[in-house]
Amino acid sequence: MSSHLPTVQPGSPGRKQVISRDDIIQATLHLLGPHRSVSTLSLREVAREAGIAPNSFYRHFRDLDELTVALIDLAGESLRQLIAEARQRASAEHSVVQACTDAFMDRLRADDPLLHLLLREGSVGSPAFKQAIERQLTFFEEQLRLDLMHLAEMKQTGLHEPALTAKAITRLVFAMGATALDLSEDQYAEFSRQIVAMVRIIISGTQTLAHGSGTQRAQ
Amino acid sequence: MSSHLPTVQPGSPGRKQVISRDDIIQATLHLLGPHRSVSTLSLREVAREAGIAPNSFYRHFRDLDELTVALIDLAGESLRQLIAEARQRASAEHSVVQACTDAFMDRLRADDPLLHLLLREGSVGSPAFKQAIERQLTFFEEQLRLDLMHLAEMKQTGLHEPALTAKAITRLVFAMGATALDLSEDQYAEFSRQIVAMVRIIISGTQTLAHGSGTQRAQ
DNA sequence: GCCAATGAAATACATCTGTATATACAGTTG
DNA sequence: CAACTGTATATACAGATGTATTTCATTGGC
Repeated sequence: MSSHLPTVQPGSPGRKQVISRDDIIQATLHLLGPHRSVSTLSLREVAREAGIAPNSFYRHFRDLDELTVALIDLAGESLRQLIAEARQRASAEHSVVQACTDAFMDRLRADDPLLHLLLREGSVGSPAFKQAIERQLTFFEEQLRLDLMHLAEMKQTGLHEPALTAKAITRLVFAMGATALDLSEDQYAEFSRQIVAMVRIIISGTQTLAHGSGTQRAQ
Repeated sequence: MSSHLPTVQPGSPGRKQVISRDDIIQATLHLLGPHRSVSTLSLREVAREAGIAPNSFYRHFRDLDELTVALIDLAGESLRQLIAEARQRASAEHSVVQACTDAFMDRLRADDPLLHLLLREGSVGSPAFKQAIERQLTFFEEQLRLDLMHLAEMKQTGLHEPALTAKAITRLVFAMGATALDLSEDQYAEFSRQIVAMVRIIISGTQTLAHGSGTQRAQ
């Protein structure tokens, strides 16, 4: 495949060579491809890629787990920024849902290892790791909940259980995204359409239910 | 902890000891707890648990991958049967959605390793493994699609994109189920409620959209 | 200009992994 | 009974893994 060369070239043996936490993170990302999951990484392998001795790893992270948690936080941050930008770009012609989905799918196609990490490894790994992912997911849920309430107010529609609706959308999109990682190039468009349609169904449902059982404008 | 004893007691050394494919599967399930994922299993460990020599494993499976695919098929079969029973039990008092969700959550609480496997390991592992899970998921989607169409006909409501709706519900429930595996005992009831509510939102949305997209705006 | 602190490297060890090879036993067939 | 076949075993090997210990080069302070 791409490169079996270490990300960082080794210096002369015994020589000092300062490596930062971030260098290790970069090396790890370089190791994680679309078909390589973080759970199969070994400390030695990461160290090899970063061009340091296995033991030097400990100077920066307590263990692999701490590394992966750092990666998750990075991934969440990065994706949240992406979505924030997309939301701002959304105009009258492109709905927010469409704009965000497009941005999401675009990054998916780009095979960003950070996104892979966030989408597909939510259920395996150490408790700390799973907790880190869960935390990022609730960030998205909370953000989306605010958006939904804002939208509902603007359009004067009701909103049935905003928090639950946000959770449903978030979990569904992430689950769909996880399966989209294995898609071939010409399936992306259809897949993107499906996600948008699903989200629209949920939004439509939450509005309909709000009208039936007493409108809950604010929660 | 539970047991470090092998599932199968070893016979006298050198003696023959006939082991079936299913014995190995059972031993593997015994190994997989709520906090042990299939991707961390080794051939030797499975063999040890099954009480056979490492090499004997090859007589029954080509590699670990073949074992895990067999497990997935088993899990899908088992869950489908569970849901089928729940659906039949559903009466006027208990809706189909409620009945199926209850059955699903009950098995979740029982820590059935097969269910864990199906829910949480969908995105890591070999292509064959992921494909096996995907296959099981589409079984559920297809079944659900038929149910939805049946329901729509009975209640004389429309149905917007039945296949897509079925897919959304399936993926969402599975994703939610995967996170539910780490729940504490007293959170199950609330979680179950959330799942039912989410499914209701989706069904409501699909019906609303079928009625000619009018209800989206406020009236 | 020396000396202690720092960060990395080298070596080493016990353990685990998948698998190759050769061997012993049971059951079937003749 | 003898030969064959299928199944399980024992032994062995090369490599990987996490980490403890020791050594070494560089740097900053005096």
